[in-house]
This record gives sequence, structure tokens and C-alpha cells, in this order.
Amino acid sequence: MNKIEYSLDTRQLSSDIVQWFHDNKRDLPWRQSEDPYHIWISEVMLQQTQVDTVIPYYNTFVSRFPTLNDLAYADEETVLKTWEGLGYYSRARNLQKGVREVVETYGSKVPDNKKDILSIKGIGPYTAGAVLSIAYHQPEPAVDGNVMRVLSRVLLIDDDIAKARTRLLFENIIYDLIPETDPSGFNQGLMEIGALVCKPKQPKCDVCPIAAHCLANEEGAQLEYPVKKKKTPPKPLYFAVVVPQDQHQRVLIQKRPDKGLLANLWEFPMISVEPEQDNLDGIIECEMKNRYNIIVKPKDIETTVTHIFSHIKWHLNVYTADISTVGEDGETYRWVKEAALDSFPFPVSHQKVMKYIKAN
DNA sequence: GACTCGTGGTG
DNA sequence: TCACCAAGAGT
Repeated sequence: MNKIEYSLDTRQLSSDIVQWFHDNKRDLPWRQSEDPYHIWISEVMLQQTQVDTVIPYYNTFVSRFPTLNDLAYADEETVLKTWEGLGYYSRARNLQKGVREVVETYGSKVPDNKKDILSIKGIGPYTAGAVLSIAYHQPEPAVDGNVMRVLSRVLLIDDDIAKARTRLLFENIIYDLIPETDPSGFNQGLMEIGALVCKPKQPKCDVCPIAAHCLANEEGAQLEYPVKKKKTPPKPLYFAVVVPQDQHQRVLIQKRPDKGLLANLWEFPMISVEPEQDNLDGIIECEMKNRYNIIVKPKDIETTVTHIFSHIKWHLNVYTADISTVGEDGETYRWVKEAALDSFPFPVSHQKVMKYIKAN
């Protein structure tokens, strides 16, 4: 790693950040606690997710799983149900795995050293630094997108922040800046400035507490930073979604595999198809017979649902279908009454499907 | 190192 | 409408 060269009044910059934070910080639920378990939950939820989105989920989650042990001994499906709609569902499953590690290996106490906490499932460099600094007051960097945006502007750093190695550069800068007296206020202050002041599109440099230190502000080049490689648009995928209903007015739902997209969440049966493929009745009848041992008579397409993920765009053509017999449960699928659907964790894409089903 | 992994907000 | 963005981690 190269030695970092920059001219900067580091002492003054640090104290400006800390001072501003204590005068301007938002009153957020997780800031009412320094319980490392609570900090941990909030930091995982906040990964790639905006504060306003997280707040209600955090409150519900903490009230349902108040202690580390409550979460460790809960059913995964209950945890996923609480996480429903928040996205990146592996965060929830890894959080529970991590909590179980802490219960079993560390006597239910979240580790307060970097080596152990980094070994925990779902805790990476950012979350480790956040918990160590906020809950344990250790001078460890917590480099997220906010921090990289703010510091890239202050120091005119043009390394691609999409690259993993770039984070190390910022961590080394933080080690030179972070005060022993208040590492928590410093890390949170840097992020809070990023969230409230040093915004991506409309930086409010006129009220920024560190504008005097900022090279981008000096050059009027704020919007040139941070440098980030563009990502490719989501790849379109096409599916027939089939909603079979049996003689008892129950519908068929399927549990997704335990790895990959939307792992362990529930959905209505899906059949991968080509974009302009039609005359699907034969394919649907065949798949339903093979997978679920039912004879279905598909109706016409009832509705179309589209849903965009980070890297995929789903096009779902929804079919309803009646079966003239009584459905039987299998290893990964169940027949449930409409009212019982609410107890299963569904991704938003299939909540859209469900909304249509319930309305008809 | 490059992909994968959700969802909602924003201009 | 749509590209970009948001307190990243696992593989």
C-alpha cells in the first residue's frame, strides 16, 4: 500500500466533523442504544438501504427479537417474515447465523476485537468497524459509500469506488484522521455529513462543516466525485407464474432454494419461458403434473407483473388454474388458504402477484 | 476481481 | 421514463 500523501489539517478536520455531528445528528432509533447487538442489527439493515426505509423495520425487528438469544433461537422463517420487503434477504439469514455463532462461540457477547468480529457471518469490513467504533469506542474505520463520497471530494481522490481495493485507501486515510477521544462520533459524523450535506447530486457546500478543507469545493468539482464505474442494466428474464387453486379454495405456493436469489422465500410456481413464447398451456400442464402431480386447466393470462432487481428484470405473466382434486403438500410446496398466505415470507415481486389474486 | 444479491427514493 | 443512488458482504 502506498503511503498516503496529502496536505490537510487533520486535527482540525476531525474535530470539525465530531463537533458538527453532536450539534446536528438526527434522532434515529438505533442511536438510543449502544448495545452492540442493536448496533449490529441497524448496520446490517442499513447496508445499501436508506435510513427512512430501515427505521420501521429496525423497530419491529428489535421489539420481536429484543436480545441476541431471542434471535438465535427463532425460526429462520420468522426472521425472514420480519425482514419481508427489506430486500437482500441473505443479510437476514447471515445475521441470524452470526448471532448463533456469538451465542455458541463467544458466550453471547459480541466480540470486541477485529479478528473475531470479522470472522462472523455477515459482518464485513464496514460493519466490523461500525460496531467496534460505535458500540466499543475503538478507533476503527467504518468506510461506506458516504465516507468514500465525502473524502473523495475533500481530497480529490479519483480511484473507482466500485473496486474493493479502493476501500483500503480510505481506511488508511481514516486511521490518520480518527480521534481516540470519539471514534463513534467521527465515523457517524462522516456518514451523517454524506447523508445530509455532501449529497451525490446536490451537495450543500454552503452549510458544510468541512467545506474549508474540501479541495473539490475549492475547484468547483464536487459533482466529478466520487468516480464510479457504471453498471450494466438488468438482464430481462421471462416467466409464466401459475396460481393453481384446488377444491378447498387453497392455492399452491413453492419455497425457493436455500441459495441464490430470494433464497428460502416463498413464491407461486414459476416456469421459465422465452420472451415471445405463447401457447403455454401445454408447457404449464406438463410442468404442473411433473412438479406437483396435479392436472391443471390454465385460464388466459390474468395479469402481467414486472419487477426490477439489481441485475435482473423479471417479466411475469400470471395464470390462474383450477384443479378438480385436492392438492397434497410436498417437500418444498404447500396448499394454503388465501388468508394464510400472510404468514409466509414473500418477495415484493410475488406480493404484487398476490395482490392481484386476492382482488379477484 | 468481478458477479451476485432487493427494494424504494430521486432528479 | 429511467439511470443512479443508498450506513456492503459473500462467493
